Amino acid sequence: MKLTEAKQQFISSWGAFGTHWGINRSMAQIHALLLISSDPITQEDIMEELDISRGNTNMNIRELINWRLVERVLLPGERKEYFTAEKDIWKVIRQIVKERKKRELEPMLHLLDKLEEVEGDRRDKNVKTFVDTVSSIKNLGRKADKTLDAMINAEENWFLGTLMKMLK
Amino acid sequence: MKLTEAKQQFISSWGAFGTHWGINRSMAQIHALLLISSDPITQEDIMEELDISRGNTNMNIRELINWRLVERVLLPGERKEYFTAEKDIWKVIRQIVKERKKRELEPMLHLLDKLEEVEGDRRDKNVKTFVDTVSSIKNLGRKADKTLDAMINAEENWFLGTLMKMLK
DNA sequence: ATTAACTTTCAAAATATTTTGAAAATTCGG
DNA sequence: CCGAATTTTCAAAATATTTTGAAAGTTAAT
Repeated sequence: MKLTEAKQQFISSWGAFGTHWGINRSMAQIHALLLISSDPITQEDIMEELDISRGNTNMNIRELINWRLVERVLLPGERKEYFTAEKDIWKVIRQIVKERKKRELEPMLHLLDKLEEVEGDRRDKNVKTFVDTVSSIKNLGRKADKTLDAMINAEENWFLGTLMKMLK
Repeated sequence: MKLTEAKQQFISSWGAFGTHWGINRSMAQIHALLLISSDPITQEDIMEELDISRGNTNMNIRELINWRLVERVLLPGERKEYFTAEKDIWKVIRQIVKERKKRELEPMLHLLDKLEEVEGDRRDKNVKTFVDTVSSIKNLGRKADKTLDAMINAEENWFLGTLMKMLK
């Protein structure tokens, strides 16, 4: 397979992959393109390569910057902005985990705390099932939260190495 | 907070949560409702409680059954089908992980295997960046795959217990 | 075999999300 | 400050996804 075709396949399936995880296609594709670009590229380059509009490109680049997966780069003597993506995949994953944890897991845990305190007699089967379900989700969520914290602060080799040994 | 309100909040935020992870709202809400229902309920019950149509309810119940998160239950002497959800959250998570791994991670790893074999001189910066990126994603993906395999086969206490100890 | 209860299907409608592109805003060299 | 280059905004359009509901299909009791 030629590089051009391989790149296209990578971008296209990274895009499809993203859509299964609540990330829009353009954003995932822009990220994919930046991941496999050896040097910083401009918004124009992205628009052309992916055949998407200026507005779309701009909006999703900014979103990727919000997620701290992409950085603006100013090249000396150039007026245009260039963009580059973090290439260390472990860092990329940690960053995504960190953001999603903050945006989704933590608010969910707070909500579950509140819901657990529902009024009513726990001998009532309906109350009991509700509280039991909420509690068990919360407990698992708490453990996941701690594990993810450890992961966010860990080096890949330490974290995955220890994990792999433990699982042997 | 009253049980009724608490249930509604749970269902609604479980639905919103799902949409961030590529799961449609009705499916997530039906799952939430079943999780907090002490006894099996019918399609009619679900339609009424969530105020969604017959077709939508039916389609999403079947999808939940495909994911093995929900089971049909036949009550003796009853014509109607009843539905119930697995309540053990660790089992639920394992099942979701198992399915998504099969549907998404494994195909991605196969694709990356192919893409890694791209033609071209690795001294070419573009080829090098591409192959390096693809390889590092693949390697991390492989480790994740193994970890998830272990998780799928593990008991909650063993898996999370060991993990928590390791992370101390 | 009939029929009423129940389940499934799926084309069309509704809704939600993404994308476009032209206009406005900003930036920077001269 | 001017004006060209560049970036950002956002309402409207396009697209994608979800939902509806009526009709078709299935089931099981009699």
